[in-house]
Amino acid sequence: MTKGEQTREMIIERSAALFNKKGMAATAMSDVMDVTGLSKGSLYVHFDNKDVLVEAVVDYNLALLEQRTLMAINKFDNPKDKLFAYIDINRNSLNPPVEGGCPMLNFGMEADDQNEVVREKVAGQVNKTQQMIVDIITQGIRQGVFKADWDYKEFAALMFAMIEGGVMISRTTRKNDKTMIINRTLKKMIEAQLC
Amino acid sequence: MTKGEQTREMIIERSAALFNKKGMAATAMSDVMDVTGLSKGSLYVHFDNKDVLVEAVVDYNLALLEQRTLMAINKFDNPKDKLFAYIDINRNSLNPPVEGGCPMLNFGMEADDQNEVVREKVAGQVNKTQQMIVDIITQGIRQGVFKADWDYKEFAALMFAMIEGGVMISRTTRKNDKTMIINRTLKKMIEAQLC
DNA sequence: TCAATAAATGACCGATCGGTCATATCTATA
DNA sequence: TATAGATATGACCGATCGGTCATTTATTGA
Repeated sequence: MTKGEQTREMIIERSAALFNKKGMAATAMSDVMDVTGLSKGSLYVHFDNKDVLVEAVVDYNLALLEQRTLMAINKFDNPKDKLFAYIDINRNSLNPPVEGGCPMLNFGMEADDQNEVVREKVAGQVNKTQQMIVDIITQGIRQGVFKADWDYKEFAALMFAMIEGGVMISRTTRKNDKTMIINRTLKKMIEAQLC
Repeated sequence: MTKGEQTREMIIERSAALFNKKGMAATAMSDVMDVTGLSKGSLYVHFDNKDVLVEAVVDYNLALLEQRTLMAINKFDNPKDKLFAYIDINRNSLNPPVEGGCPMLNFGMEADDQNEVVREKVAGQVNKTQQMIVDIITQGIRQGVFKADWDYKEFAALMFAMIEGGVMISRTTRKNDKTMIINRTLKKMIEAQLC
């Protein structure tokens, strides 16, 4: 990896949480200068303009969330434990898997009427995450862990919506009680499908 | 209502959708000038600064959503029909009850790390909306429409999270299929609690 | 080792940001 | 209807925005 590639990665990594917290429009290149310690000219050596940086940062945040999610899930072999692990990742809104909270929620809500490129990136991750749930369940059915007649496509959408909705509630109210209710209910729904 | 009060209301009404779509930070006072046809100086006759305008606009959007929600719900007497009406309001993400999409989601996600005043406004509405669901169900139990042992507090949190999560999915993916799944499931869960 | 190339700097650019204010115009009431 | 106070105007302000570029410094590969 050349010096330039290293610097480019460093810029993305150091500004990732910044954009996820403050938002894409509200974060200035001067903020990125502060957090990287680089001059303005140097930033523009590695990124043609702010939009390119923003898109790289969105990609990074989404990939980081996915990576940490998979890391937690793949500690387990049993499909039921995998689903429980996914639920538990989003247990504490004060300590989210990615600094600043769920990037799908943060970037998605800012981009939906404003930035088509970012909106599509988020949409891709939203679909991918639900597909991950589907894959876990289908594997569970194949292994005889879950009931064969489980409407897993329906449940994947439900589970994803409930968790994201729970994040929204806990982030705005700064309370975790509703998230705990949601998580408990989700686990009950999963246990009801065990063979 | 004096001329000044009329103008103040007009500014809020005309810029409400603007802020809900573009975001609070990304919307400039010049945008508000365009949409109202007023000069910059006139805007500052009615609002001390941008923050005051933003807070008024957030209040307006939240109140508008609540008003339209209650309007739809109060067309029905039966508690079950009221719950179904609330679900149906959020059926189509392309035609949301408030222009620009759910203001709790939009303003909440922008404010959670940035604007404590707005965050608390949204938090209040999040709690109020869940309480509205609780009230409908408790009334239904009193009337003998719903089973008395229904864990309505749990369900209110669940229902709210699922709907907001569904809005997030449909807004980012620009598809309504998951919302339809969520709504169908919610209605089934409600029907399962009918006496 | 050294020359060609890549990376970093910081002064500088025009545009736009939120906000001010002297002035002009309109409204409401005595 | 006269006039005091409310409302509206638009030029103007300093700060900050995203972005550029000539120059300097560091890296890299022959």
